[in-house]
Order: sequence, then C-alpha cells, then structure tokens
Amino acid sequence: MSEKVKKRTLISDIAAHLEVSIATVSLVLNGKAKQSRISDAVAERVLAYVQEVGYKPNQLAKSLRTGKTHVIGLVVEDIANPFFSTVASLIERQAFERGYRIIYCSTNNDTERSKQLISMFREQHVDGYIVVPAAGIEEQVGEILREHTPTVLFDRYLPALPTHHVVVNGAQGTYAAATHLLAQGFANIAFVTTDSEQTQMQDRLDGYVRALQEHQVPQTVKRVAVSKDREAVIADLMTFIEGHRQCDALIFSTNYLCIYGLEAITRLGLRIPDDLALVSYDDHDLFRLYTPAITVIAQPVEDIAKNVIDILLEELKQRASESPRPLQQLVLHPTLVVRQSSVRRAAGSAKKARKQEAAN
Amino acid sequence: MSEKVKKRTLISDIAAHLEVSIATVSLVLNGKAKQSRISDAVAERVLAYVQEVGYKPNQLAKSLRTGKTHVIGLVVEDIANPFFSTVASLIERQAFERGYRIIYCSTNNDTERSKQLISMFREQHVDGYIVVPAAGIEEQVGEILREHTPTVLFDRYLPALPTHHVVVNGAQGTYAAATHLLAQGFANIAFVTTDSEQTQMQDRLDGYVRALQEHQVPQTVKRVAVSKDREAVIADLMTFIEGHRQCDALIFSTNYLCIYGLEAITRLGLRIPDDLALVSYDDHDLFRLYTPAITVIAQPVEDIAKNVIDILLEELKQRASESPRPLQQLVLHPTLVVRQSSVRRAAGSAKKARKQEAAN
DNA sequence: CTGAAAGCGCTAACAA
DNA sequence: TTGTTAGCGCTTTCAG
Repeated sequence: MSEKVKKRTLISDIAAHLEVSIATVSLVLNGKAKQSRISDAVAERVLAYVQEVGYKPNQLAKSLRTGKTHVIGLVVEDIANPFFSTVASLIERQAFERGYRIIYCSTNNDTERSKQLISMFREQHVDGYIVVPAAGIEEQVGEILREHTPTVLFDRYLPALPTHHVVVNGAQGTYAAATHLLAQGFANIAFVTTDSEQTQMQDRLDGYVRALQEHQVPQTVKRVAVSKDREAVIADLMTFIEGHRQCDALIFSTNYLCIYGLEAITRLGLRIPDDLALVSYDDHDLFRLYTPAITVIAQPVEDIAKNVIDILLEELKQRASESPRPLQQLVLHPTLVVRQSSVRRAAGSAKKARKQEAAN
Repeated sequence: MSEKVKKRTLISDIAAHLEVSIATVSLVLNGKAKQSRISDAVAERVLAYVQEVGYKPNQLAKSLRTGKTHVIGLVVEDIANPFFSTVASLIERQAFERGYRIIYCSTNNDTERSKQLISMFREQHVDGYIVVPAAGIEEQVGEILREHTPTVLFDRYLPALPTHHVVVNGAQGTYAAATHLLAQGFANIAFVTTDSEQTQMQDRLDGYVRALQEHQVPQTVKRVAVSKDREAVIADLMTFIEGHRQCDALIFSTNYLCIYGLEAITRLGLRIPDDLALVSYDDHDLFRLYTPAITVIAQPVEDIAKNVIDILLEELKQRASESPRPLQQLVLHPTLVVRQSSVRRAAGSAKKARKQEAAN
C-alpha cells in the first residue's frame, strides 16, 4: 500500500544497466575518470546514461562519506535589516553559483542565541561559517576555528581571536561625517549609538570623539538600550533630543537608530536640518528618498559580500592542503554621501539658527 | 600528521563506556526507552553520560538513515525586499524553535532559477518547502507534491496545482485604496503594476478595475517591465507620469514600484498629494516616515508567517500517517493604512493629518 | 582499465 | 530487557 513508485535511481542501478562497476560510475561522476584511466568510451556512456535518466547522487550519503555538505552557515544579526539582507542576498548568489547552499539565522545580537545557532550549524556539519558575531561568543567561534572549519566574520570581529574578517573603517566614516558637519557650521554635534561594546560600534564612536577633540568642541554621546521595544526607543530619543536643545546635529551609529530618530524628530515637530542636522550610518531607501534626503555614511555592501565569500571559498578550496593560510583581515572604507539633511540652508536661515544657538 | 585530535564522540564510544549496546543508547536517545522497555536505571545512566561528554549524534548519518533532515527549503522572490525578509525572519524563528533549520534562496522571480533552486533543495533532501512561486514552475512544484513532500506556497499560488497556500486578498486591498481615493475626490487614478501575470498581481489589478468600473471612471494601467534596471524603471515611470498629467492619483502594486515612483515624482518636482496622490502596496519604513507619509495597503506579515509555518509543521508532523490532510488555502486580509499621501488637503487640514499620524 | 568491498555513523528490526 | 546486525547510498582504496 505504502510502497509507491519511490523509484529514485541509485548509482547501483545505473552501474547494473551499463554493466560496469559502481566504482566506475562514481569515478566518472566525480571527474576522476582520467586519473583512474577509465576509457573515454565508458566514461561517455556513463555520462550519457546518467543524463538520460536524470540521476542525481544522494547528497546525504555523499556527505556522510566525504564529510562535506556544501552548506555554508550564515549567522547575521537580523535578516530583516536591509544592510544584512543585502549582504546576505549577494553572498547567497555567489555561493550558489559555486555550488554552495546557505543556511542562515538571525541572532538579534543575542549571545545565547548565537551560541545555540553555531552549535546547531555544527551539528549540521556545515562546511564553513560566515558570522556577524554577537558579543561574548569567543568560545564558540574559537571552537570552530580549532576544528579548522573555514570561517569569516564580517561587520565586526572578536579582537581576542585570530580570524579572517571583513570590516569597515567605521571611525573614518564617523570622522568624515563629524568633520563635514563642523565645516557646515554645526557646532554641537551629538552621537547616538547603542549600548553595545562591539568593535564596529566602538570604532564609530572613536571617529566621532577624535573629530570633536581635534576641533575642541564638546561631545555628547547618547547610548540607547537596544533591547527596548520600538516605542520605548522613540520615547527615549525624544527625551534626549528635548533635553539637549543646544545640539544642532545628530550622528546615528546605525540605520535603525536613525529611523527611530526620524520618528522622534517628526513627533517633536523639528525641522531637518534647520533645527537639527542629521547623518546616519548605512544607506537605505528611506534615507535616499526622505525629504530632506539624509546624509549617510554608506558601507560598501557589494565589496563586503564579495570579499567575504571570496575569502571563504578560497579557504574551503584550500582546506585539503594543510598549509595554514595567512589571515585575511580586510578593512574596507565607507563613503560619506552628503545630502540635504546635513547641509546648512541659505544664509538667512543659517544666521537665524546661529542666533538661536547664541541665545541658549 | 593529519590525524589531529578529531575525537568526536560516537555512539559506539558511549555504548562501550557504559557497557551497554549501541541499540540501547540509540533507543534511549530517541525517546524510545519506554516502548522498548529499557530499565529506567539504564536510561538515566545513558542520559547522564551523554550529557556529561556532550555527545551529539551525527545528523548526517541520522538523516541518511531516517531520510529526514529537519531542514526546510525557503524559496522567496528576493530576500532583500523588506516584505520577504520580514516574513522570512519570522518563519525562521518559529522553525528554529521547533527544531527545523531554514535553507533559503532568492529567485528574483526568475523561472529558470526557481527550477534550479527547487531541484537543489530536492538534492539536499529538505523535509519541506515554503515557496513564493515564480511563474512557470508548475512542473517542479508538481513533482515535489507528487513525492508528498510537505509544501506551502505564499504571497501567490499556482492555480493549476492543489497546494496549501497562504495569500492575501489583494483585490480587496486595491479596491479599498481606489474607493478611498475616489472618496477623497481624486477622479483620475492610474494603477502602476508589473508585467507579471501571477495571481497576486492579477488580483490587485482586479480590485482596481472593479472599483473604477463601479464608479464609472476611466482606468489607466501602467505595466512596468520588472527586468529593467533601476534607472530604466525610473525613466519609464517619469515618462508615464508626464504623459498622463490628467492623472491625480497613483496606486502602486508593490513596494519597490512605489519607491521607484517616489524617485520619479521627486525628479519631476511634483508635490504629493497636491499634484499626485499616492497609495502603495506593502508597508515599509520609508512609507511611514516619508513626508508626506504614504498611504499603504499593509499585508499582515506576522499572520502570513505564522500560518505558513504552522501549516507546514503540521504537515511535517502528519506525514507519517498517510491520511491526506485537507488543503489549507488561507486568504488573509490586508489593511488600508491611510496617511497623508492620499488625503486631499483642505485648508488647514494638513496639520490635523500630521497630528493624527503622530498619534499612531 | 575495472570490480569488490570496507566503511562514513546511525536506526531499528529481530534475536536472545 | 538488551545485544546483533543489516542496511541508508556513496566514495575510494586495492587487488585483479
């Protein structure tokens, strides 16, 4: 009753049909015909028949035997964040073209969840990892490193661990943004960031601090607890902005913070850039099309994706030869895309703004 | 040289250590201790030791043996589209909690690519599929159906195939949008859609046609070739808008078309809603925060994700019992979220609208 | 040049 | 109650 037409062709079927051995078929299929000196005639017959019946080797059996799954584990912070989904989408495409599948998960930057995900991937025997590491997962990453599973981190890294990684010089981006704002005459620039201690955040903060120190202007750093819910964050930002009316410009360390910020600014009825100039990290449809358009520190997403996957695939290829390859630790550069949100308007309004400032 | 400390514990190791048989360990681990009448004492000893050494069964071997991989194949149109990435992220989370991994790919609505992806997933022996079907993949989907692999489609479906699916009543959304615009006094409403013939697009068009027919006003449908690149689409839309100056309102059938539309409108220097009112399908940060905020036909993303994964997991659970379950074909309802982009500005009402919006 | 055969690690009949 | 053992489907020596 239950034995339907489950006639999945096996390698033994095709060997039997062709009256050759299983090994012959396997060898031909794995491109080892030449090196095993199998006659071209036989090789061709095999290929032709395999083609004809549409035989596909069972990947599970193959994986069990070879220990390779051709699956890459992708651990990102949040696949619903355009920055990550764009990079993920580019990585996925490249990987597929080279015969690798992607299995992915979002950590929401949660340490426990990250650990859990890595161990699940380990159980799945992924061939390699691409990880946007949450804080505190040194041990788990260290473990996969010790097992010599090819791994590339991106967006941030774990200073304690010798990993391949691709990051962006965040300090450079923030420094450029702050300098630009100062040049535009904004003198009281606040930096809105998360309460995360991770490298990329620290880096972005550093650029801000350096720029403001160089110009000897006071610094204001607002740290938002990322765990809070949407409304709480907006409320928090509204309170911050209201309590710092002397600020005439804001730099946001991530796209979602800026989105919350825009919501807060709108609710407060403030005008951009007249009341408050804005620069955000990460480009986004919203920032490009917003009125006024938002100045951003754009990350080179294509480059990030390309380098990450290239390094990983190279590593995957080389793994056989036990020669440890030099660590690839790329630091790419962001681009400041100046739009209206950070540009002083015509003389009239600028003066007015400055006057207000003096009055405070 | 090469044999490092690859001391991955095997089931035989733990059996040997405990001086019980491999079968006992396996049975206990698979919760079949009771039904195989293994003594509680032994079961506990096994569990304790497994815990102690942190033994994890090799999933590959397990899968090869059982034919189950606990992997779900997710085929979406574009993971970088917020609609899909949001749904994907919700699905992923639910699936993980129930012990399933997600392996995903974007088709960009390309038929060939879709076929290829499904066949790759088949080779990977995924336990189930969640598919946003591109046009023309009836055959491939039919095949996985014939193999009785649990499958759920969403966003659109293939009318020729009896599948489980979760879609949204697009006609209702567009109808509501058109009716709303007409009520606001916009009399010349155009519908901007893609050249796709898929169910969800056809459906959205139908709602537009029906609303305009009922009010006996002329229809204007603009079909954009989706294959074109970004700039080409924007140029196309600019030409269309310029050529239809009599139009006072536009309904976009997808979020990305509206984003292109906003770009086109901005470049043409038109004001929203005074020169042109706007309604788009799918909500998006951009639409919520744009000035003026864009009225949207919001899809119930949480509900979509929840229903999709529930149906699939149910199916996965039931597969053993050969009783064919009734087809789940859910039609959820969209919500028209009225914002300023579609509301006639009577004197003084603009401010009111903004206040309302802030209250949301 | 080709074929036999030993596993990869696990599950689950079937014995005992 | 527990142990033995036959595979799942494939790769890859190694002997012919």
